[in-house]
Amino acid sequence: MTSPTHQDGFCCAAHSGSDSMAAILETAETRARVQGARLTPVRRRTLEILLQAHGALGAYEVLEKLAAEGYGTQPPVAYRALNFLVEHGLAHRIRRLNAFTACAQPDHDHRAAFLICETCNSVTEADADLLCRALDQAAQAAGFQLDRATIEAVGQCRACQDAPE
Amino acid sequence: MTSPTHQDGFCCAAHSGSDSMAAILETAETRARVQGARLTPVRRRTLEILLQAHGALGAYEVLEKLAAEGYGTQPPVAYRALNFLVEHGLAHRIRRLNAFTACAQPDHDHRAAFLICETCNSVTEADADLLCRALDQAAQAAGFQLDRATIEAVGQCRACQDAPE
DNA sequence: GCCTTTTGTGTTATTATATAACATGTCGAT
DNA sequence: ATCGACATGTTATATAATAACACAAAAGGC
Repeated sequence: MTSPTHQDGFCCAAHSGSDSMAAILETAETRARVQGARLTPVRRRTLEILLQAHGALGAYEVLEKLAAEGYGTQPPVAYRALNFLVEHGLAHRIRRLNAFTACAQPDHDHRAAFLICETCNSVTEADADLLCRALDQAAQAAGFQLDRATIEAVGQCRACQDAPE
Repeated sequence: MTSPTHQDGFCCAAHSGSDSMAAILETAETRARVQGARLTPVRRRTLEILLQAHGALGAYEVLEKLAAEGYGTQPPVAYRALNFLVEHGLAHRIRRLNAFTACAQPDHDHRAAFLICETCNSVTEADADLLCRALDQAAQAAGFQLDRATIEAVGQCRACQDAPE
C-alpha cells in the first residue's frame, strides 16, 4: 500500500512516534499477563504485524506474513491470534473492512470509534467514551441494555482531503 | 425463529402495528419512484420478506425464500435486490450480523443506530441523528471529514431482560 | 521431579459470505 | 419498431470464517 497518508501522525502506530511500537508491545505483554493470559510468540508477532501495518489488515494478509516467517499456514492460525488480541483489548476488529487493527491505547480500557478513510483506507482510532454514553442513553430510552458497540465512520482523512483528487 | 420477543412492539415491523407493512410498502414504492428507480417485483418482494422477518436476515436466507417463490436461485439475485434497497434507504445492512433489515422509517432520510439483542437476535432501529452529530464533531477534531457511519450496539432487548435467563 | 490438566499450535476440511463476468430479457423513450 | 439503459438470471469464483481433530508445551498439584 503506497498511501499518501504518511506525512503526519494519523496513519499508523509505526509512524506515529519514535519508540511507540516497543512501548506498546511492552504494555501489551503486561496487560496480557495481568489478565492471566500469555502473549506467546505468534500472538506477539501478530500484534507487531498489525502495529507495522498501514491501516487495517485482513486475516489472510496477516496469515501470509505469519506463514512466511515459519508459523502455521492455515487460517485458524491467524484468526486465533487475532481473536486473542481483540479479546484482550490489544487489537480491534473493523467490521466494515473485514479487517483488524492494533489498538492505539492498549494501556487502558476504552471505547473506540474508527475513522476509515475511503481514499487511502487508513483507519484512525478515536475516543468514543462520550459517544457510547450518548448511545447508552438512546438505548435505554428504547428499553435496551447496552453491552458494547461498534462505531465506524467512513469519510476522508486529513491527508486525503488536502491531496488533490 | 421462535423468539420470546413478540410480546410487544419492539421486534419487527410486521408485528409493530396493524397495517404498518402495507403503509411502508406504499412509502417505499413512492420513494423509489421519486429517486428515479423502480421497485420491481423481486425488489418489492425482498422488502416484504425483510419486513415480515423477525430480526435481520442473511442474504442467503432471503435468497432461499425468493428461490422458493420462483425468482432466481443464485446469490446475485438476493444481493442485488438487497443492495438496491439499502442504496435507496429502504433497508439497512447490519454488518455485525452479515445481515439485512427493513428500514423502519423509509419515509424520511435519517441516521440510524441498531440495537442488536444477543439473546433473541432481534434488531431495533434507533434514531442516531444526535449521535452522528457528536461523531462528526469527534471526527472533525481528528481532521476527519465524515461521510457516513455505522453504529451497532450489542446487548439485551427489553423482553429478554425481563425474561428469566 | 512427574503426572495431570489446561492451554496453545498446527493441520485438513468445510461452511458462509460476496462478487465478477456474461447472456438474455424488459422497459421506456424516441 | 428500434435503440439504449436498466434488470434479471446464470455459472464460476473469490473472499472470509469456523469446525473438528492431533499433537505439543506450559502450569500446577503432589
